[in-house]
Amino acid sequence: MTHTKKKQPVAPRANLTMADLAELAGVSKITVSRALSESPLVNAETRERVQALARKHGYKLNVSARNLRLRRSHTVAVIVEMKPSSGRTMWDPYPLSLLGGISQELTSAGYSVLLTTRQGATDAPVQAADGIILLGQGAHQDAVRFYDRLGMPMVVWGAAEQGGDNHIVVGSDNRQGGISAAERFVSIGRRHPVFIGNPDHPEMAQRLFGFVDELANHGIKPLLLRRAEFTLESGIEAVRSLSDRKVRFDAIFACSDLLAMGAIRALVELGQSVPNDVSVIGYDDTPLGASFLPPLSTVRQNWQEGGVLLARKVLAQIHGQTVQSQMMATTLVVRAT
Amino acid sequence: MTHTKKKQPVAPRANLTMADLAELAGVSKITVSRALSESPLVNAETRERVQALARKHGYKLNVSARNLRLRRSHTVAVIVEMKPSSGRTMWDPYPLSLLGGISQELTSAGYSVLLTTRQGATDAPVQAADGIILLGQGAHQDAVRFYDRLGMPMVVWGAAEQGGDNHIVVGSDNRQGGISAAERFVSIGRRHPVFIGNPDHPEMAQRLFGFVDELANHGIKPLLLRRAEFTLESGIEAVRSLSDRKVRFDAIFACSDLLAMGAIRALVELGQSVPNDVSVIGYDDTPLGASFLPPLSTVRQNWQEGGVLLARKVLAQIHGQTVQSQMMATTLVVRAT
DNA sequence: CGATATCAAGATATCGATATCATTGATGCA
DNA sequence: TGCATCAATGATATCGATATCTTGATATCG
Repeated sequence: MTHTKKKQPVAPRANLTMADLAELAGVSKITVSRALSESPLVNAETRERVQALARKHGYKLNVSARNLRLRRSHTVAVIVEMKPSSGRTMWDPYPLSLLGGISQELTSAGYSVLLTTRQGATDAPVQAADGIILLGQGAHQDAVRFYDRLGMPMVVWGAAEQGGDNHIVVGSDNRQGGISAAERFVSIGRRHPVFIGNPDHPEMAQRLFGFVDELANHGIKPLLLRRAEFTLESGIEAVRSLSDRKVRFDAIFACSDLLAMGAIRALVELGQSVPNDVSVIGYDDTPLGASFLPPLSTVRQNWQEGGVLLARKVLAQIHGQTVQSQMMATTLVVRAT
Repeated sequence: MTHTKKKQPVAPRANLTMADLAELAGVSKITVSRALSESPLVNAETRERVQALARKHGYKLNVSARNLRLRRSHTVAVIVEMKPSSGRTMWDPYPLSLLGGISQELTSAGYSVLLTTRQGATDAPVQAADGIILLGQGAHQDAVRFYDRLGMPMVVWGAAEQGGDNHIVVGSDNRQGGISAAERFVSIGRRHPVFIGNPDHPEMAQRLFGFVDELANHGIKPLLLRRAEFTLESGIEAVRSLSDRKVRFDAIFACSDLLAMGAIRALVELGQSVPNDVSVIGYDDTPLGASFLPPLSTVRQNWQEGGVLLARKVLAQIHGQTVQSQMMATTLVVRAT
């Protein structure tokens, strides 16, 4: 006595193949393939018949087989690489906002998004992709180099660094953001501005440079206040430390909206008026900042658009075109602070 | 004169195969395959030699070929399906928080995450996966049915509905969340509570039911205030409408922290004291609520853990085990409101 | 009418890996 | 010595799709 049919532990659904379909339709595999891919090489009547059969039996294309034959996977790996120092959850909302645009653009181009963090032991999944989008939060040059040597099309989000052999960089124009903030402060007559942020982070460093340079044009030298965290608490604490040190200041440029809101809260506690005594500009234009009281002035980055741009650039690279790094404009949104 | 080598537009890197490696090592393909997969069937010395060669030449496994042969992709499709009504960006942070746990768990199990929205014309990419995780925001029963008939292992995030043939449901215990809020209000002597949220959304409906039922045990009937949006503005507006209608109330259970914060802001504007006149409980325990003034009481859902659970359940299904739907406990976090 | 396009479909090879069965030489044991 | 056992490796078939080259039938043209 023999087992005629083994128990199938994994996927009991018996998928039928093109060969099966071919037999059912009384044609060859290749004709089925052509019919399903709308090739003009098959008779219209045949095509209809095959397609109807495929629908009827719930035929599913075996993507692996097709990928193998075509030598491409129609997949782009999106690697979310955060600064390894912060052992916290890898999922600050920031890089995720880009994901919207990325996913939208890739999907509509017929590509899939393979989401990865670096922690994965193997790079096998990444190598299966046709290209790479690397999202990181500063200080990840080692990651860039690591993936760069895979020799795959790659686009990195961030501050414009050199841009290696295979990869290019897309990011928002942080320097311009810093300049805008400086211009605003100058135009409303502030003379003692403070910068709150973390210059070790390349993107923030750009903001700082823009800020400092523009202010220098007007003979102003801002105070740099380092903060590693971009939370509300960190902002509160930052302003308190300024107050403790009896520092005189009349403007704050913070590297995130949360930081800015924290700062404002601390200022109010200290009896300072915003924006009369101290003017505050945040960064990111989060929805929260807009409905904060008072509504927060901020530098806007368009994440959605950034994601779309990232996607377009990888796709272009995959299609063999030469593409260039690009910085996206930032906008100063002046509200009440 | 003939072209001996065509220009390769896409990927100029000539990947070498196991066959190449075999030739280099003077063994057969199979031996290479075995050596690279640490099979005990090859001599240790041979294994080392092959592996060294692979490293030296930067050999990359062709994942498509392996997937084809092994008839599995080691990939789980994560489908982010939002309520189609809201034409807004599909990327509220909510489902994305789950992504952290999902990605972490799947990656460490050697699986990849294929990220998708439904908008993609084809389901081909999804069908290439070994399983599906469906993240949605209420009112997506049609989506569930759609993917259910693919006959693949599937886990859905949300309120426990029937749970179809192939899929099970994981979510947080919204009903319990509602009960906790009710208990709290009762225990501090509130008699006129209001519920703000959207009962069309299954998860919110559960919260409402729990809330209503528990209050009923104490002879209290809450007021239901429908709000479709979960923003700060919506919360503000909700309280104003209550005030306009001269409704008497002493407690608010809001379906999101933002809603709650908006409500508090409106209450303060109206000269009401929180929590003396009106007690407020939010939902989600966002970091923002914790640092709000006054710090917000809220019902906490553990997203990270939810993601992990989702991932574990699909994997179990993929491995042929029978798994069951599960609701995760919620915690009432009592702060100042 | 014969030669040549044109159209529809099929035969075969191939993508790169792994499962299965077969082979080889060395060793153990009676 | 003879035969079973075992360790290491190889030959071959196979996963399911598509590219390339053919084939056969029909249409077109000078």
